[in-house]
This record gives sequence, structure tokens and C-alpha cells, in this order.
Amino acid sequence: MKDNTVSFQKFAKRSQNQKKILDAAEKVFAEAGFAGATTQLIADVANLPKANVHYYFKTKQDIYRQVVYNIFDIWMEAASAFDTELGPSEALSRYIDKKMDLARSHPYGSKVWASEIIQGAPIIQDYLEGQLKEWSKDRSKHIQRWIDDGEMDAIDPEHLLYMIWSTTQHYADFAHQIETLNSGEPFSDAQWQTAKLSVKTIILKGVGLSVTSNH
Amino acid sequence: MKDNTVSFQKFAKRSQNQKKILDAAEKVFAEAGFAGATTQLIADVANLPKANVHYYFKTKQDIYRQVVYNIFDIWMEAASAFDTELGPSEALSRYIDKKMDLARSHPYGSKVWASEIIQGAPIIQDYLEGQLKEWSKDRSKHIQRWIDDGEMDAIDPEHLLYMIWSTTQHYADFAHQIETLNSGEPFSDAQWQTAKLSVKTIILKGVGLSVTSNH
DNA sequence: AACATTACTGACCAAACGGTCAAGTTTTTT
DNA sequence: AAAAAACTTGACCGTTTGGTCAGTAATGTT
Repeated sequence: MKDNTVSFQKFAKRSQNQKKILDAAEKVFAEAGFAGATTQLIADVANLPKANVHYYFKTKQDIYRQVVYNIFDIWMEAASAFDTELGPSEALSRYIDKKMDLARSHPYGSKVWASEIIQGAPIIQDYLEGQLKEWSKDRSKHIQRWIDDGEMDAIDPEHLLYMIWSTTQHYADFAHQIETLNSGEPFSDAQWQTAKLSVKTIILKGVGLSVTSNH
Repeated sequence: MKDNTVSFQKFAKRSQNQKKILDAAEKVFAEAGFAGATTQLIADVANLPKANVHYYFKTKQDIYRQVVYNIFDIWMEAASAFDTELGPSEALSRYIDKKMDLARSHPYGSKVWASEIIQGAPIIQDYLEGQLKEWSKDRSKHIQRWIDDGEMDAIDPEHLLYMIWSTTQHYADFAHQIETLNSGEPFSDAQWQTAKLSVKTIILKGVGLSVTSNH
């Protein structure tokens, strides 16, 4: 019988197991690096036999690739929060907010990304040269226009982007260090609020803008 | 015969070989992570047989430990550039300068450190809780005093430190990404100058200060 | 009910790895 | 010159790893 629910469940099971594996893998890759991550450990965290993991993903590299692609996609989607139709204050402010939220919600992905770049981006190089470069150049141009229009200070747009990336991702990648300096406790809601506000305040004021809204 | 030069050469040979191994290891650990780094590759890069590497260092972890300790020591020494006797502008400015210089001169060490923290600081935890925490608390107190004295804006001192660390180290850890966005070329001298100035300008102005000198 | 497809898994294997060791060479000390 | 100490290295080994595979179970299709 052509039962849609059954077909859907079949589909659901496959992608559901894949998600379990990818979630486990993201954590394991983040905590052990690509080489240090064993398929056995990924399987254990996913609560699945190792052979089952290899049923859904041919190689460890395939899993890794998917994990890296996923975090990149999430980031690129968040990058649309940098809406140049808004003024510079709003655009930068929202983008920083969004990046800080992702640092909190996707710490493992951020760490996997960082390790990938540190090791020379063997997997993601084409994304860097393609989507990321395109997006950066585009936003840099907009920032430059704001500068030319006297809406903000004359600072090199690319370095501004690097500062936003590094500062926000630092709260994910170096969470362990921050936690250690915070008496071993992870940030509370209030501390995350302070972090967001501090980052926005310094960067916006630093380029001659002011924090407009506080959503 | 008690020839001092001979004794010195003996000493020199040992520490010279150790240095060769540590330099090679720093690079290999940075590019492959702890687990991905093989003692064979470290030996190859050091231009030594693998067994010889194990003659000077009992285990791979011993080599790694030494590499991480070394970069931490270099950073702590640079941390003294944050001289609170100077005013806030000078102190922050010099500290940022120093950190940017280290990002350029010690990119591998910075990457090894980043990976270590990302993976939860299994080796260096005691340093974080000891020296780093002490230094941070001390400098935070000084920054707070500057704020109380009305010399700079009221921003959370710890987040200011995090911003300095993340932004400067980003130029080392994410050098590959930056290079890709820079048409595949590493930064020129002029570009490093621009980077330094941009970082200092944004951060100092961001906390209500101004770049005083340009050494 | 018969068949086909998809899902699952314990047992296995070749390759790579960290580390050892015995036998040698060179250097230092007496 | 002889003994001791330090250095060097090819060959080797137990363990771990990513990945395979044959056989079984469950699910979907006719």
C-alpha cells in the first residue's frame, strides 16, 4: 500500500539515525580533533554499534565533512543578520548578537570549525574560497560605503569582520578557559548578557557608532 | 681533560637536538593536532630517526607538554608588556602590540595552544588555574581602578581581556582563513601594520581611550 | 504469503601507531 | 689507553584503528 506515513517513517528513521550520528560526531570531533576521534567513540556516544555507523557513513571523513558543512551552513544563514539595508549600527549590532547566540548554542560546531581552519582547512577550502570570500567582499564593500558616507570611522572593513568573528567565536572555542577563569562555572544567562553587551559596546563605539537598540 | 668548550658542546648538542625536536613538534602538533601528530612525522621534520626522538623524550605526551609549556611561558612573559604603571592607553596599546607580534612570530605555538584549550586543556589545566587566573584577576583589578578613576569607560574588564586575546590570536590561529580571503597571500609587512593599528584603534576607542603613540 | 529492500551487527583484518631494545658508534672522563 | 657515559639507529612488537563482510532481522511492496 502507498501509505504516506509509513514512507515518512522509513525516511524519518534513516535521517534520524544520521542525525544521532552527526550530533555525536560533532561533540567527539570537537573534543578530540579529527584524528583523535574514533569511530568507536562516535558510535558509543550515538548509542549505536560501530558497524551501524559505517552503514550510514562510508568513512570517518564523510562524517567529518558533513559536520563541518553543517556548521558552515548555520553560520552563513546567520550571516544574513548582517543586513546592509539597515544602518551600520543595527546591522553590526544584530550580526554580533546572532554570532554570540550561535557561540552559545553551537559550541561544538564552532570548535570543529576552528580546528579545521587551524589545520589548514583540508576539507572546507572550497567553501572558504567560494561562499565565504564572496560574502566577506560584499559586506566589506558595504562597510566601506558607510565609511565613505561618513556614517562611521574609517577603519579597514576586513579587520572589523575579523574582530567580530574572533571575539564572538572565542566564547565558544575558548569556553573552557573562560570557565576556568570564572571559578569553573559556565556563564549564567546574566553573564552571557553582559558578554554580548560588552562586545557590542566596544566594537560599535570603536568604529564610531553607538548601540541603538537592545533586543 | 676538563675542557670547558667540550663540556659546553656536549651540553649544546643535547639541548640543540631537543630544540630541533621541539620546533618540529610544534609545527606538526599545530598542523595535525595531538592525536594526528605521529612521532615518525615529528622525527622526519626534525630530520632525525624516530628512535632518536624517543631517546630525548620518553613519550609523545612529554614532547607535547613541553611545546605547550613553552608557548605559555612566552605569552606570560609578553603579558608583562601590560604594565599598569603606565596609563591605560599605553598599557593596552603595548600589550596589543606585543600580542600581535607574537601572533606573527609564533603562529604554530598559538595554534597548539588553541587546540589544547578547545579540547578542554587536559595538559595545561593547572597553568590556567594558577598563573593565568592570577594574572587575569590582577589586571582586571587595575582596569577596574582606571574605570573608577574615570580614565576609561565602564566595561567589564574580563571581557576586554577576552577581546584582546581573541582578536590578536585570531591572526595566528585563523591565518589560513585570512590568507584565503587575502587572495591566498600571507600578510605583507604593511598589512600587519594595518592589522595592528586597526585592532588598537577599535579597542582603545571602544573603551573610551585614544591611541597615544605609534611605536 | 512470497519477495525485495532496508536496517542491523558480531567477528574479523590489514595498516599504522607509540614505544622498546639490543647492538653499535662517538664523545668524555680517568 | 682504557673505561665509562652519552648518543644513534634498524629492526621489532603489542595495541589500536578504520573499515569490511557475511549473515540476520525488520520493514515495505506486490
